Amino acid sequence: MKTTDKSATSKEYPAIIVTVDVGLFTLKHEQLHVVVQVRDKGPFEGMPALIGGFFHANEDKGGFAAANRTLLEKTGLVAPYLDQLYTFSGPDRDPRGYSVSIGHFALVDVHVLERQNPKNILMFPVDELPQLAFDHNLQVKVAVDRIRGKAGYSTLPFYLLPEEFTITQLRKTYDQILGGKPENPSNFRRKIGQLDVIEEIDPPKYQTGVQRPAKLHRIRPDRRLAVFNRTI
Amino acid sequence: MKTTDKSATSKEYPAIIVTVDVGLFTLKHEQLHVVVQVRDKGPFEGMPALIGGFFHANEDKGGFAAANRTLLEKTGLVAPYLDQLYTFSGPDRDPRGYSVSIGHFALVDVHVLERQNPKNILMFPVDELPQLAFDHNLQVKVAVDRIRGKAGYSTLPFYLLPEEFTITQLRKTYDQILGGKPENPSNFRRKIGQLDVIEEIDPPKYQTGVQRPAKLHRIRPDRRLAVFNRTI
DNA sequence: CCAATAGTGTCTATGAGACATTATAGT
DNA sequence: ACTATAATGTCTCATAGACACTATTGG
Repeated sequence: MKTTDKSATSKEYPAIIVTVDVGLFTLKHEQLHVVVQVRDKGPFEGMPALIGGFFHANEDKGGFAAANRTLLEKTGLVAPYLDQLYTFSGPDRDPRGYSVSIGHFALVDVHVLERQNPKNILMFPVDELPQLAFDHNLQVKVAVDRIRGKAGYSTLPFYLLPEEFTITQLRKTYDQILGGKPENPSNFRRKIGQLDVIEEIDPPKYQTGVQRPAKLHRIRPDRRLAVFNRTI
Repeated sequence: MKTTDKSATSKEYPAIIVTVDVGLFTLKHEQLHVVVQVRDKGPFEGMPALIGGFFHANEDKGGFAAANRTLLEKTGLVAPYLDQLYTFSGPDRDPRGYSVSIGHFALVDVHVLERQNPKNILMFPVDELPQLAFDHNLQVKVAVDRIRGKAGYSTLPFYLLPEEFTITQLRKTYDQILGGKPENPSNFRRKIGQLDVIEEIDPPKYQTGVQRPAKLHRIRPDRRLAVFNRTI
């Protein structure tokens, strides 16, 4: 019961490094990819790492703000979906000393990413990762599990698509993230309709091709973060 | 791109206080309760708070170890279920300065808690909370949402029960956490059987009363952290 | 025998999966 | 007309919910 020191900056315990990491994910060539940057200095110089940096206690309102700022500074992007993942900590994950990193994950449409075209980024399929700095291979693993797990009962896959999409695109996105047997197109339409999460663009817009034009849809604004009781 | 300082302990950014908090929950009088301790010093002295303390960078192997150590030191308990909840951070949540707290939640059988009978603890129903120190009212809210959400498709409610329990006790525990309409006893038996998570005590044991004796069950060791595809 | 709860069996309505059919563009 | 995919409709089987029924103890 002696743990109520007056100050955390006392010399009783070693100082702790506090950082924030963001695993940025996108869907490219029908595969989930993670965005990394090659480190240009510090520990693990020359090695790819997730997007991350120090907490700025003087300017960040909190962890979410720190993650958004870091992502913006390093890629120029504001991710439509960004959430806290897990906080990783320990004496060995950073050679500079004991560290705590608030891990996040973010999703972005691959077209938005390619239009922004941030400097120095690389993209790897999540199951063909090279060795990453710090504990970032572990962070990717945890993030992918979370994404796969949550995709089945939430609107999370929508954030890997453009704002306007066809139902077929949406179905394929769910299929690619969830793996397993592809969903029957007819049944997918019925289910997504029951869930009441999408609406037709008004006035109607169509995506044409060598087929019957597909009506474009968007997510219903009030259902952007919907979580379902049942699985897709 | 200037965030790759050589040292986190440089004077460029204010130092950050790192703590760990544990919301300890139990089921008492058919209501979910949270355990708090009245603070005997420091900020918010005299106010009830979740179980928490500073990270000990010299001894804790990581956040999970820090949470377990804090819980053990302050209550003498080793919780059968303890998981990371969310990391709360910001300039105002602790009057001592900018702080990051790795929030956890733990579940324990009320009988184990009462047998241990830790000093200085209080228990409140989660919907009749007094004002707590720091952002602990928020932490309880987040934890309760998580518990309610996850209970429906996991074995989480088992950790609020003794090691050996009747199916009726298990059903009532799920009912109490999930709220809503109580589950039909017959249907609950069928579902819990399909999920393959419990087994009869061997040799059979019974809980007697003014009724037909109820067979005692336990969770299957290999299914302790099972997550289901569907809802109970 | 009665009260009380444990535990089993059965009917039905809902809804998911499988699959057939129709619609509408480009070539 | 043909191809390709969008979009709708229908059949069937599995299962969740409702509820009736039987079992076994203490009093």
